[in-house]
Amino acid sequence: MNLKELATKLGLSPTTVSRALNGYPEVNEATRERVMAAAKRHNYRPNTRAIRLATGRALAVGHVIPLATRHEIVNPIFADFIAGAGETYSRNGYDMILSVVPDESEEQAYRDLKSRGSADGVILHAPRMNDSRIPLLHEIGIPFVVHGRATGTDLPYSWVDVNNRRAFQRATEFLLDLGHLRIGLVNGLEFMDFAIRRRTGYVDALAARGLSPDPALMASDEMTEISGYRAASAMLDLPAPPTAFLVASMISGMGVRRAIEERGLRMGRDISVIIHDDDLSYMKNGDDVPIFTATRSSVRDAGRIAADLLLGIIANPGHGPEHRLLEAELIIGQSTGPAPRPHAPEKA
Amino acid sequence: MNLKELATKLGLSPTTVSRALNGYPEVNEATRERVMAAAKRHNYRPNTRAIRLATGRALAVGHVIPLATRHEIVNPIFADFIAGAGETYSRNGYDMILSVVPDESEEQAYRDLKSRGSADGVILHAPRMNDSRIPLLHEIGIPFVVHGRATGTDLPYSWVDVNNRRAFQRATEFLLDLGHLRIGLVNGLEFMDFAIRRRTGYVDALAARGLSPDPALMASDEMTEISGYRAASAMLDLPAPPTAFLVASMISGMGVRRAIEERGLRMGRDISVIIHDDDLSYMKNGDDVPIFTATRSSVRDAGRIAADLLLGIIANPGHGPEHRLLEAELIIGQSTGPAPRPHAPEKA
DNA sequence: TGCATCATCCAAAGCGGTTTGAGTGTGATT
DNA sequence: AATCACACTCAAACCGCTTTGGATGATGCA
Repeated sequence: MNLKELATKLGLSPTTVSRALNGYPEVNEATRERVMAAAKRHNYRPNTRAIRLATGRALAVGHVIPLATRHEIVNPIFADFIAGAGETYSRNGYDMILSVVPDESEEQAYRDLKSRGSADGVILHAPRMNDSRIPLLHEIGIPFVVHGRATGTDLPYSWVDVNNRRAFQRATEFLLDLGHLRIGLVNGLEFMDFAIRRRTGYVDALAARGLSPDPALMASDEMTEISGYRAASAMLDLPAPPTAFLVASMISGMGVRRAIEERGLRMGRDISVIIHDDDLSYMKNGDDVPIFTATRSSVRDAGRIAADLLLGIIANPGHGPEHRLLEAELIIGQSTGPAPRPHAPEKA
Repeated sequence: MNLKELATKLGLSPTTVSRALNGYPEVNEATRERVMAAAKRHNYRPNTRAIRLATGRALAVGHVIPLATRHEIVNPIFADFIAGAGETYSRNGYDMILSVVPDESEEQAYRDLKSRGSADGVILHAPRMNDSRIPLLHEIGIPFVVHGRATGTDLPYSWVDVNNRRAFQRATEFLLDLGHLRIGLVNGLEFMDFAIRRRTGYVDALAARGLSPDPALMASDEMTEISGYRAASAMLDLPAPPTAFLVASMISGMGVRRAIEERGLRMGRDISVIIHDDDLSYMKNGDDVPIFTATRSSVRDAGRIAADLLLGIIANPGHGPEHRLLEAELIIGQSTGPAPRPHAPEKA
């Protein structure tokens, strides 16, 4: 059932039927209702392909996922972000198209999205420092929103980000207030923008108390269980081990916990741990009482917001870049406690 | 730059240019090369929207993701599956479109995909017993491939699945061979087809040794860290606790390990654990030596295969349903060992 | 030489919608 | 009664490509 058939059945022209269905004013209300009813009765759905061609809009948003040798993007955080963004898209009649491409053809993927007209805009994931994709998207001339920020770029762009610096600064202060002086940082890869900001927050908080960061207490790697385990193990085996850890994700946090418990120590009593919690749907940080003390910010919400921004920009290309800085909450769980009393040299 | 402009520039008709670019035989080789060169020079990309309308094909595959109150699908397994399928799609010039919809409009989402013509086929995720979506997709008349199977449906359909029964049967036998007699099953939700098959494998292996399953040693829940922890904790606190666990996923496995270590026991020595490992890119089960003994099957490969099957069916609608049953490998890690000797009653 | 064959190329008709530019009939205005 | 604005409706062009059904000239063969 297409428009023409429906029009014939109604004894109207396609023009009128199209206008009636799309809410244009120059159609008699009685006619409109008749058309609407017939459309529903015959279960008419306009063909998306035709609409796209006729209107010159793709009605779709692209997400490009490079498949690197190091699979950083296809990760749990990504899945939840997508879920959030997807909600917004389908509510607004947009499709979400995912392009999974080999690392080296990422640039071409963006160009194709534009020149072949299959997306009206894109979301840029996992920005790095001086990310070359931002100038690229500017050059291509396609609306985009960045999930995160890219230090080093002077071009304007829209973004949604968590205040990573502040979150890690607060977490560090919290640990310092508990008396912890040696705090291990188990960070993400530090060519990623968010990881740099987190480290900055950590370093700043230390500096504010007159402490200088110990390179031996700062690790940076992918956020996997294994790498969390390794980083924490190495630090715990130092002559002067940390009494607390600041960890970039829930998953690395599990590795850190394993390293702690493997040494017969107890998390929350002997060693404190704060993680960053993206509030993933299938990786809840406890139900009632959080297991980990955490800086929490829902990445799914970030997805929703990023999608909203992007659709806004697509509908209204004139608008200048927009930003949303989300604050993470610091939630207190069972993994933190006062620093253990230092072994005072026993005096006779 | 569109086809007409390019044709004008070449002094040819759009027909000929189109044919030259698409490799049709009725075009002079010299002309074809001239056209190809010009297309490259002017960086011409045919407009996808027009191709789709003209050919009546969507050149896209849909994945519908219901956003339930219980977010089962937006999970790490899904992300890796998508990555695998996405590779295949982009290699073949297809788009992947993700529809994230509220639980209750899942059916409508499939209908729309078909009637609005935005996908040539779909992949069905996370099938349950007697899954109603299979008859639905048959009725709609859209090609589809199921990731998994749906016990209880007598309609024919194409699928890709891991031999879950055999995998868990072998894992159980392996534990039995090590002398374990009480084996806890920490399963996924048992309205999911894969979970039922896994339990069957477990029960069958026990039965083959004349053992009958103890309901207190069988848990079924979402595959999260917490639920793994809870299930294992409960079982370990039984008067007759298990000496081994069979666990549905890496993530639940971490919870199980936590429960074990929290009780001062050591995984691999005091308690054996076998997990099912989907070989997720960011959740590696150890690099050199696997942490967990596991039944392993790459869900990313499954995604590739499912996509291949689907594109085949789309290109060749006549073909009957196709199946791929993947065998999981049993890999030996550090989490299993012989059952501890039972405390023999001490005789004087 | 005459005619069928073949290799090339093109005009035009779709695909299924949207949108422009007119054309009606009606009631109000003067 | 003539004029005009207004409310509706429609025919046709258009979006950018594919594909059908010729057309043209060169070639092959008798």
